[in-house]
Amino acid sequence: MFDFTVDAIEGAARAGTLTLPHGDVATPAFMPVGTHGVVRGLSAADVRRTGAQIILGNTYHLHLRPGEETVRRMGGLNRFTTWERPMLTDSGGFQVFSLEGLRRIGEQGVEFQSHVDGTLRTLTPESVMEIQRSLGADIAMAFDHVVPGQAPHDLALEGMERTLRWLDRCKTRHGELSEGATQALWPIIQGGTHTDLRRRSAEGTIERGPWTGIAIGGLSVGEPKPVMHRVLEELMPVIPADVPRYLMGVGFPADLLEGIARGVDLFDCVAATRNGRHGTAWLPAGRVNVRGAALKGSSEPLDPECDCETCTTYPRGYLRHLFVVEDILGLRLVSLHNVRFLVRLGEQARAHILDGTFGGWSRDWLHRHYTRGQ
RNA sequence: GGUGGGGUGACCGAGUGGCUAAUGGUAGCAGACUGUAAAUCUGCCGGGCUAACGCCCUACGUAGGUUCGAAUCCUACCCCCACCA
Repeated sequence: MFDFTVDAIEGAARAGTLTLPHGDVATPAFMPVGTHGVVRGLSAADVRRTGAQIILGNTYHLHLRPGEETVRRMGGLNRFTTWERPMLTDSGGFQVFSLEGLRRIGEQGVEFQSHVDGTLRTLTPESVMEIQRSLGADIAMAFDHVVPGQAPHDLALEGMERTLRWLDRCKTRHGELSEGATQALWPIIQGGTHTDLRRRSAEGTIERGPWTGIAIGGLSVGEPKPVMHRVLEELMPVIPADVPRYLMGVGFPADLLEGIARGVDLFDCVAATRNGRHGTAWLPAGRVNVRGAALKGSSEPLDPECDCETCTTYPRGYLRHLFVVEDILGLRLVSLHNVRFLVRLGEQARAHILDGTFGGWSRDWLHRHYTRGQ
């Protein structure tokens, strides 16, 4: 039911096949984020057409609305969303970080003041497993304690050790719930930007295994890019090669290639859809502000190299017009393009790894992207 | 013809002697966004010079006037609106 095979390796980069209850995922792969059970602005059919193989949902958000029981009664997250392919639910650990000010962390768990209606909600490693069991995604994530990228050693240590203690509790509860059920639990490595903490987190995580996948969390949360790269480089040799590695919350197009080059297999990020809604489109040569005056009256496609509905159908001048008049179609079309852009980047990287041409290709790609042909 | 109200920066609209190059809003322009409290947020927005502090010019219907000082007060004129003839 859960399997990962490495199909090809080039340097640290890998191409693999992840088998999950709802289907296979060819890696490297970008996973669009559908926090509330929807990849914002896109229909399930839209997402399917981007080539996405697996999408996310979020424990915290779906717990608040509509509630995991409602989802369970409707047949689980796949039925609920009509997305009958692999899914992964994030644990709400990131909300411990992003909802700072609305939550209080204790050893037992985290008290959240709901951002929706202000009611007090408590998430514990156990309840997070129960919620995710009800949601029923292929992969459930462990409940972790994320600290900011600039977190000093003592704070990062606290978050890292707590994440390991919580992992034990997640594993226990997940084991109790999983009789006859098909859902994997994936752990998350923390430790901030500190080499020793990251190593201890990775080792502690691995010895609690075996796992069918291991995530790296707490990156792209304010630390400089070279630091993220360094952490990845330090971490990869420690993580078993036969397990898919998931870099959580990353990223922008260049981050995908930088991550793939260092051995990452899976990514997720909200930027594709958020930037899409905010009018920033990713292009091979940098990016473009779709609202910008430069696009006015342009008959060119958004990205001539892209095969998505947006780029093969609509001229730039029309896309800009949609943003100017604030029609929701503009949000959808640019989100669609950005998601396709990242999914395709994963596909291209995979093809080049299989060919043994990833190194040169990604170097050229990054050069072009950073120097902006626009 | 009479009476009353009104003419402010691209637009709407505050201001009714100095703190006013002039509140707000809209439009316009630029930027940010990384396991989604985000169809959001931030900055600029009369012209010129400056890296910046800042300096100069032009501006509140038009033309005069009062005053140390006017978008704000006075006079005339032009235009718009309402009502009455």
